[in-house]
Amino acid sequence: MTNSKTDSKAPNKLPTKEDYSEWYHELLIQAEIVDNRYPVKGMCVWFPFGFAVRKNVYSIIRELLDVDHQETQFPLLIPENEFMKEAQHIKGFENEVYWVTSGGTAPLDVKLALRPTSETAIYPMFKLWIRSHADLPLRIYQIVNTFRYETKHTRPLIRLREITSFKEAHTAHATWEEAAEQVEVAIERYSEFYRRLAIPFLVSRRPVWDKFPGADYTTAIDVIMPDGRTLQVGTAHHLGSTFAKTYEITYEAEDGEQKLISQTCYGISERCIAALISVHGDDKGLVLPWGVAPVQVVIVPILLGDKELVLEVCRSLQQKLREAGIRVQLDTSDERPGAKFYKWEMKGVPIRLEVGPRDIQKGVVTMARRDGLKKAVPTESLVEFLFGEAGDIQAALYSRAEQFRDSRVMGVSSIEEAKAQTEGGVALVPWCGSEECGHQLEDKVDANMLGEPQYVSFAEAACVVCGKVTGKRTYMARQY
RNA sequence: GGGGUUGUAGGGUAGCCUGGUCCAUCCUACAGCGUUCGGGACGCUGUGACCUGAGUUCGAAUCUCAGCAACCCCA
Repeated sequence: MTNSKTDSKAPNKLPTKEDYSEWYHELLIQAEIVDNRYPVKGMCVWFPFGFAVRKNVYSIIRELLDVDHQETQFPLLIPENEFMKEAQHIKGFENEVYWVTSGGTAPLDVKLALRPTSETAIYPMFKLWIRSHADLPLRIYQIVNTFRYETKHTRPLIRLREITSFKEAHTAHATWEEAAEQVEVAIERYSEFYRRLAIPFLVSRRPVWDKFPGADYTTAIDVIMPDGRTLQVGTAHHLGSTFAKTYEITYEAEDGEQKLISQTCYGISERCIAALISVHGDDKGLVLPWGVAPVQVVIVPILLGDKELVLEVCRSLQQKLREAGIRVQLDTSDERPGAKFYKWEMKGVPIRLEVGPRDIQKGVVTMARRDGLKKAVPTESLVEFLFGEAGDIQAALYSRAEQFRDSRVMGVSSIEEAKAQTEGGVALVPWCGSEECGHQLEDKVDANMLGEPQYVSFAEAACVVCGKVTGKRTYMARQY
């Protein structure tokens, strides 16, 4: 049992998660998340199963935002003149923009950009929509595809030329302070979102040289991947009045004066799915939280003895669970039970039920959790039992992931230590906050600065570059 | 941004160095039939591939160049 690929007993064996990169690519295919074989660089196809995961994950975002945001949709194409208005913003994106330059055989008078993000599509409309203080605050979001001509190496779900699932929210406020509060709200919603996915994360304020082009500041959420590198999976930007000035978005205040609005925007992309898969998955395949699993329970009939009876019991069980609102699948395919076990483990199904003659005789079903626990459960109380297990599974997933994250973040007090720590994790580094020291840090440690941790405070320590005493820290890591 | 490796059935591979023996090997997958079924079943029969383009040559999966694509490493 050395080489997985040629072992006929294990046709679908994954590489070990230790070899994270290989494991990840192979898992995407075998668990049918996305198919990277589409013949355009950086563009993937969602398998129906992967799309079902995506749908469940994004319904959580919708649920969290719909409280006080309105979902909307703006066009994919942005005219060059609007796109080019905001100089800082353009500078951040100009090398990554796809342009539509002709319609049929005729060249276009005004080139059209494929949105790399939608500020320049949305804000000209905000100018029309916002007239008075009564129109504020305005909070909208859309879930759309965006295009970036990435020159770096593309990776499925992580670095794409077509981001298929960009959830971007845009808000407008009367004052800078209100917008700042909105950034906090955004981070809180995103935090809740990742808690629901049982994914622990880090929140930090990005250094000024790494903020969103055109923003006053950027707060970001990062997840530590299995190899210790971090993945940015959410950002919230305070845009101040930069775009308001450029697009002349003003409102009439109560005193009759025309004032510039303050804005925020915040986004999450399918990178959240990459994090979900990478954080929880194991050597057997996907491990999905109950809430987002397309199949929450799979029933595997053990066809021995009176086969019709077994199937009959399975069908009525399926019906019962379905009525209880559980996403259940009865696997009647012509494979042996063992093969089905492996298959559904690969797909991350949280709970498997085995029903055979022995179980039927005893009035039980055999329950096996994706995380290993296996026991017989009386059929009578099955539904309540399953909901109880669902909660346990969620808690177990989170605590395991939390342990991993905590084991990969460590405080350091020198550049050498930071360098060693960022080989396989995140370093928490004393940093005076100056830009000069920051750049030196990144150079010398050979890793990126994520920024200042939020919502925590630290003891005084010496900046590892200049030695100045400071209460500030920055996370450093190698980033995806 | 720089460097490297690689493209042969749905997936993984042999063949490539040294051109002809290749209407291309093996495993897996898939389809049909039968026997099976408490942790990856078996038999029989069948399906399916040399990335694209140009070049060298009597002859290209094999050599050369370009394109497209994928992966890895470094900044």
